[in-house]
Amino acid sequence: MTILIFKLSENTFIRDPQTTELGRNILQTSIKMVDKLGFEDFTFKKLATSIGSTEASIYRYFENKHKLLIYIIDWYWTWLEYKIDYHANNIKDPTERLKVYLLKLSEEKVFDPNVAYVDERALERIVSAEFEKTFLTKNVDADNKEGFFLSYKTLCKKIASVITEVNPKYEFPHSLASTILLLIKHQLYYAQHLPALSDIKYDPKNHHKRLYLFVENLVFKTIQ
Amino acid sequence: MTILIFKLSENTFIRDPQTTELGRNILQTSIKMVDKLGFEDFTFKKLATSIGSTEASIYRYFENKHKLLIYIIDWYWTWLEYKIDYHANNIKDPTERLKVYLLKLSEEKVFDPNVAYVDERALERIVSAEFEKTFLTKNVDADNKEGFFLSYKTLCKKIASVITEVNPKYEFPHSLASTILLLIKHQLYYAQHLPALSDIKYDPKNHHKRLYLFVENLVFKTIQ
DNA sequence: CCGTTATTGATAGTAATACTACTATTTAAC
DNA sequence: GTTAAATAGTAGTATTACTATCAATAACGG
Repeated sequence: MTILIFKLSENTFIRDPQTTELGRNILQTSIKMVDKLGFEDFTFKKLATSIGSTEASIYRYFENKHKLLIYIIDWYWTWLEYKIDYHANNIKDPTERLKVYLLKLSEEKVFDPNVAYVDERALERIVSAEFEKTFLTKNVDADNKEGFFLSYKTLCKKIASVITEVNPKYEFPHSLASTILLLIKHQLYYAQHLPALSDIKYDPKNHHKRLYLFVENLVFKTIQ
Repeated sequence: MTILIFKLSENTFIRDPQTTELGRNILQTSIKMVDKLGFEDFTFKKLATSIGSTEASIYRYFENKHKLLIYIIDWYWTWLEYKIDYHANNIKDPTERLKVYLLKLSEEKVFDPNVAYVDERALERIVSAEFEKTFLTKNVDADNKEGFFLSYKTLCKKIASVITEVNPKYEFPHSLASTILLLIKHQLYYAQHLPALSDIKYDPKNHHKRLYLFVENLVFKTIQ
């Protein structure tokens, strides 16, 4: 069995939570709690109580809850890129590779036993509902300089470069890549909560497939 | 001179701020402040101090700052739909109408003297940076039932229905419409703060035009 | 096995936030 | 002109988001 440990941006944490018992506990429990309560109602106090520790101890790992959110979402994008690379590994044809990318991006995530302390399905819901809060702040520019969004930007660039391979003349590969990354999260959220904004009906058995159809059609027609 | 007063969702406010001096002052100043401080750092206390009133007085108009944000963003979408209708008024050909819609959505907003107490350019920045925070909460379902997102959904449906007119066989008109509405806000935000995610370079004189090219191409190729 | 250091836990305290309840003042209605 | 309703202003509370201090324990090297 492989154990996955990702090297994430150094500046989001004070002490690397992947390396200690308490750290992994913080990660595991905060994912559960943010998923359940939403980021606004999630507090370090509640987290501390839930894992039988104290606020002060958690502050030794993360400066504040915003950086904890950035950390776990950074983890998600890093993990997703790893997954995508893994599956598109031997595919030479750029059109086929792009299709695999889109499939992996839009498919349902399942529990990965390689990282026992992370519930990928909860994490996926967190990314859907909270990702944009990480950069829609007055601190974007500083946070960006610190490298907090690097994994997301790397993923975006990877998709953009395959788009360019498929059609070198297409003018907006990065814009299209960032659009589909967000679109995927949003359409799933809409399906469940704001169905008027989507043609993808909430139906855990089929909506990932339908989402894929929407995205595949949109991307390939656009870059043609 | 026409004076525009929009009828917005009744449940977002306690007392209609459009009808009183203090109310309009709250609107005008909160738009300025949210734009400047960001929604997180904006408080009723600061707002009250700035307009020489008290927290309690503001609480008589809005239950909390979240509902104030919903209100001003609701105002924006209502205003935008009015603008779009105004300009697409006599256009019968659906392709041409859709083009006018996209143009109006992506163009630069300017100060509208019809509503002297609203700074549309600040409001536009607020929508770019804060809109998603209105529905990415654990209260979505309740807020949606209360009709808080009606103006946005109406606009989305209007765009979706022209898309269907252009190509009745296209399967995802609502998903496409909601995608482009968000995309427009995001690409402008990226251009300024996260340029790696976009091919639209920050340049107030030209980026709206380039944004329009990206969207027009994406929409018409997709629905073809 | 002892002493040093790192890690965690417990307790307390502060400033700011998000309200709520109550009192004072103005306005408007009959 | 008195009474009732609307509005403004004052004061207070619970919670949040930290910070600081010190004690207890585990880990580790000589």
